Amino acid sequence: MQNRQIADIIEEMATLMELAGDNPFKCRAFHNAARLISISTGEMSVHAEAGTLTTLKGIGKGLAPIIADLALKGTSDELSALRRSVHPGLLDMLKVEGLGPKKVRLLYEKLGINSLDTLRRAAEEGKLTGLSGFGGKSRDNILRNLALLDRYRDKRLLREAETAGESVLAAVSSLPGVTVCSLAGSIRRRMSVIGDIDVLAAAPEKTHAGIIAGFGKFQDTGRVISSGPTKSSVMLDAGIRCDLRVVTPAAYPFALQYFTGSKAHNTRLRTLAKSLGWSLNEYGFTAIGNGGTRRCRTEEDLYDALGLEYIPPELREDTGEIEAASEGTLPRRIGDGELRGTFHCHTTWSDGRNSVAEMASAARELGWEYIGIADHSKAASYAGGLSVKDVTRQIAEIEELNARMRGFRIFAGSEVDILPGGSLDWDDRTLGCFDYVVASVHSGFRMSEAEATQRIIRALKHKHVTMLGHPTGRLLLEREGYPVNVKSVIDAAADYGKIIEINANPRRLDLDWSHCRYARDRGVLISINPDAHAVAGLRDVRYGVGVARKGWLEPKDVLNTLGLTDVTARLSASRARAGR
DNA sequence: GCCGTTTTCGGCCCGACTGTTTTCAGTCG
Repeated sequence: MQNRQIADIIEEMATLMELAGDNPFKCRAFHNAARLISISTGEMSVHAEAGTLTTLKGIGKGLAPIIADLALKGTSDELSALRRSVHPGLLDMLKVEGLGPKKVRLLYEKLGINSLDTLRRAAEEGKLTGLSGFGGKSRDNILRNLALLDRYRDKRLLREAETAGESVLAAVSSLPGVTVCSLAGSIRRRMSVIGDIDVLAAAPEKTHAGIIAGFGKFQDTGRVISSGPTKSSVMLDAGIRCDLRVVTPAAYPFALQYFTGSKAHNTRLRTLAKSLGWSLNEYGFTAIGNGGTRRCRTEEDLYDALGLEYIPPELREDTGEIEAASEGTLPRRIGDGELRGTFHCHTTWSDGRNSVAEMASAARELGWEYIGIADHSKAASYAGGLSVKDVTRQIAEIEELNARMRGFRIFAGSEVDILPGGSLDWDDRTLGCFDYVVASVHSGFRMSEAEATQRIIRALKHKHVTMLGHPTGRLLLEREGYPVNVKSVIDAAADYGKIIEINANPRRLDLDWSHCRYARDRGVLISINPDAHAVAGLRDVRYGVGVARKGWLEPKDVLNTLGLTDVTARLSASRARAGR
């Protein structure tokens, strides 16, 4: 069993234990282990076979045999026992906002409620009232949140959440008293999908009530979920939840750090603070013992006070950033303007909406030195894949455009389909015509993991392939992608000296940030590609830069931080190796 | 269940908000 599945099961066990009323610290240990496994770069099965599971921090003698069973046998007696002892419908009930394990358990034990349907019926029939802890408001909330669950179940893509968040931010910044405000939470950490929008504002205390009231009256606000003196949650008309928190200007850096998270990062930070004699919360440092305080003007000051280098928001996932910050070995962050060009763009030759010339011109306006055009190959008929004749004509067009430009170059590439067996959709002669080749899977998704992985590895081995496009084929919040073993693919790319793209389209973000470090450690070069189908899509590279930063990549790990001269040399060298 | 330079017991991050059990437990982030 793979890490992702193991992590899901350990997480399920933690939740089941909560529902069973187990020791909360034991439950937390399981939650922590699930998170640890999900972000681990080493396969649990390898650790299990080597007997080294307990060398992983957070896994001890209790969890190790369970993980080993899951990794090697795919089952676990403890899991089976838990599943038998807790009604499976209770897991669904936890999704209702306001219901946690204690209340779900009470509903089950006292009223036999074990599903969303029976919960809805019981609430409608007034059967909840009288149960300890449940009054009239609880009933109304449960009914409303059950309805919300149906309507707003899905998370949102980063781009969509960020757009909505920025519009709220602009409105908040105009409220009387607000001195500074920011998006926080998972948007600021550049997560791929977003559950809710966190907005933080600093303002003098006497203006807080007015700000909270104003927030509830915004044009985009659909419904106020909860509202107190300093905190308010609303459901935006766009169907995404938005939380506003208002603090005093003195508390702002602490609150910004706190509400950016992640939860795991913050927990570690507080533990570190405690070891230094400070209690840390969203308002400041308090000296343990004498109650003294310590001011910070910025987040940088806060990290400095803990003896840490400033940790950028994208890295705050408790994946080693705190240790690196204390040793001064955090990765050098890729700057916003550090890309000098990009690859994998489409034009009207296949399914793009702009011509080669228009795409090139837009790239120049972004200050880039080059753009790589990679339209679809012939098998991608649904996407207007080119014929061999089209290829010749398109390359001629690109050469003509290049002849007219100074200080900018269009690279003639192709996004060639990786066919089901792993062969490529162009013959070698055609492949040899391009400056570079992106190989991608676009069809035949119903494969086993072994088949999908071998298919891609075989394509990577092909001498004419320069880079791999969208490695897993996932569409965030839409489809899973093919079941590829990403680590094996990265290993193959390392062996064959091939590049892997971070597809920066906000629906893809594929390679995922969690795999970037492994690629970097294996020496695999990454290309941040927008997969742009129109000029506006070129700007999507910023989402790819977010993925790269979040994945600990540095400028030297990314192909398109190279200037035109270096990139040309690099592509020429790989062409020469392929005998082109 | 995990951890440990105070290491095999005792602690494990911390606060806001809600609703209801009129002083606080549960939930959420």
